[in-house]
Amino acid sequence: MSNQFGDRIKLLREESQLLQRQVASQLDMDTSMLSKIESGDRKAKKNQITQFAKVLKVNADELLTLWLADQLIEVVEGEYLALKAILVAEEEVKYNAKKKK
Amino acid sequence: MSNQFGDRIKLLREESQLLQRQVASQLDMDTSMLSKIESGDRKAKKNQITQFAKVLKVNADELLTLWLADQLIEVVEGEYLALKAILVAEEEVKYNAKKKK
DNA sequence: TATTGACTTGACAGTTATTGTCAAATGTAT
DNA sequence: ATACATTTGACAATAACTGTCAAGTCAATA
Repeated sequence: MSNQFGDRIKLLREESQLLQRQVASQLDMDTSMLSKIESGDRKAKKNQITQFAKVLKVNADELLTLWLADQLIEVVEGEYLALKAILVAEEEVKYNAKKKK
Repeated sequence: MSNQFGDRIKLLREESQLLQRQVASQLDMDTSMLSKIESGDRKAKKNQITQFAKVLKVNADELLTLWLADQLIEVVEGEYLALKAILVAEEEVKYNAKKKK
């Protein structure tokens, strides 16, 4: 399963030489929870993304994008129509963006 | 909210001059359920898509694509990073498709 | 304007999925 | 072996979803 968010925060944490314990405590979570988030077993709550960004000193948009992408992939994973569905969704999003203006 | 699947099956049903009651009975569901599916209030189960296709005499792939697209849109709805996330997911899907070969 | 039939809606209990937490297991370096 | 970091499995608590029922609206017709 795809886990771009988890992979990214794990890499960032390691680059910052932080222990799970240190990151977890700042986000007020158990290390076991952080471990699961890093491995993709559980997903972070949306409101934790900002905190991750702060602790790991990275742009929150980058993390949010990966977090959303993981969920998109989860929806279409294993579907042979995955790409087609994504293109349909993309059109819809573009259309809505235009309409909003 | 986006409801491409529901809109489509409703249109197909009307074009076929079928009543909700008639379609619903063939799929072994309550008309209230069908009404909600058509309006996007509830979503069809995946295994019902084939049945819809059969009753409405349309390609199942088309319906499955819309059904998946609805769920994709649900994930990114209201997110200003929606498009970016979709592009990231798209790349991932393409990459996985290539890897599989 | 009463009746009929098609469709919609709201509320509910039953079921399923997700959540955080704990304890135990595993890994890793000293 | 010890100490510390990380992972894993299981569990109860909670949240989300499901189908169904009854009551509701709506449109056409007698």
